[in-house]
Amino acid sequence: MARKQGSHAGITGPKVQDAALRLFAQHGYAAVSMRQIAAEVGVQAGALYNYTADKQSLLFDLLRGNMTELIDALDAAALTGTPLARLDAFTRFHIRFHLPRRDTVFLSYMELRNLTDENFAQIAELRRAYEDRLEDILHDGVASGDFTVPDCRVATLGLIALLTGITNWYRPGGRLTAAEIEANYCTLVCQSVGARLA
Amino acid sequence: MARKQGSHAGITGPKVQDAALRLFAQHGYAAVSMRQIAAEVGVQAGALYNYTADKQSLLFDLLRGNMTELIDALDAAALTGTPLARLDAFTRFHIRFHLPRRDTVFLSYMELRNLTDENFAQIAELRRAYEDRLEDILHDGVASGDFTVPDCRVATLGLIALLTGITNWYRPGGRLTAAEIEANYCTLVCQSVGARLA
DNA sequence: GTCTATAGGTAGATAGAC
DNA sequence: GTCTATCTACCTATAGAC
Repeated sequence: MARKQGSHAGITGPKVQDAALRLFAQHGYAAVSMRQIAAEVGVQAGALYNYTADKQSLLFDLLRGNMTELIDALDAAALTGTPLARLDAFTRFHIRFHLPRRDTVFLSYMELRNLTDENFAQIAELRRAYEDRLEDILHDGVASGDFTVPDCRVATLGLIALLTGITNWYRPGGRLTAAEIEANYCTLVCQSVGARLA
Repeated sequence: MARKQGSHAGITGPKVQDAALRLFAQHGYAAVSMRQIAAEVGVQAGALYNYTADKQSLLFDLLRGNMTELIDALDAAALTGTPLARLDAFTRFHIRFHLPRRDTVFLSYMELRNLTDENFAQIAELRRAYEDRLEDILHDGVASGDFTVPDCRVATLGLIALLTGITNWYRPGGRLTAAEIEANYCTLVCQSVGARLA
């Protein structure tokens, strides 16, 4: 079946998202022009507006997509067992989700400033929902006497910062494999909440 | 002694730095124009170039000043005692230094991308020097049997991310005082390296 | 759906008067 | 040291041809 001349729907769209993600992560949202994104995709700047209302939507859609994907994947993992087992599983989940998505993670933590107030509020709500999953694990561990944590909210924010920081220095092919890094961080995390290691 | 008309050397200079810091931290380096900085200072854009060679130097000087100040302050603190005592002191030092400088810290971690290659290399070297101070403490603790850490380098990067993350959510007048936060993080940090708490 | 062209505005940086 | 004025370049977004 013949396709309309010049029609690339379903191809150009994702390429625009990919190019925007890569360029925003590398240079920062404000430093990247629509012309640069268009050049990366291989079209002229005006053509981008067939796929996004404006530059802001491009950023917002990337961040929202990342957060909903993250939360859906965590809920699908359905962590069960003792608080320590769930904490260990959360740690491994977080690392496995984030390591292959370093560009997106970087964006999600660095470019919140460049969202409009309304868009920021939506992303913040999603982040809070994710954090709450971890905080629940910590609360349960404290209640059961498995964990020693002075303040679960502080520990939650601290642990997420600890884990997400990996994306700032991890490089594929570096000194440690992803599995080694994962094991290292599991030890750090479980020890940090005062859990006895198995 | 009469001052030259319109001369404000020693006043405008620091004001330019302050305004650049505040605006860069709030909106991001790339999103802030020299005209905005000038307006914040209360001069016209052209006058800024009496105090900085260009916009890049403005950013670089802020970051370099922060890093050298940080390292000098740490060395002046001259942490001594057992590895656990030194780790506790490092944690408190890091938090006390960073909490009142949230704008600068934010810049130092977010705007490295916007440095030229040469300027980036200089800042990276200073950061490495700071990290090494913590890594030495961890090495000593492992050697003495006080700490259980699988990989000191990983733990160093992790702990710095953990501690620096405070600046992302701390607000003066929030639920916890700075002293409470400090105590919370000391517990987390010391437990994370497998140290027995005093 | 993509192109060219362009509107309307702002950017960093400089020149020369005072 | 600061001002006004300006240069050159780039920006986002839109209009209309194909």
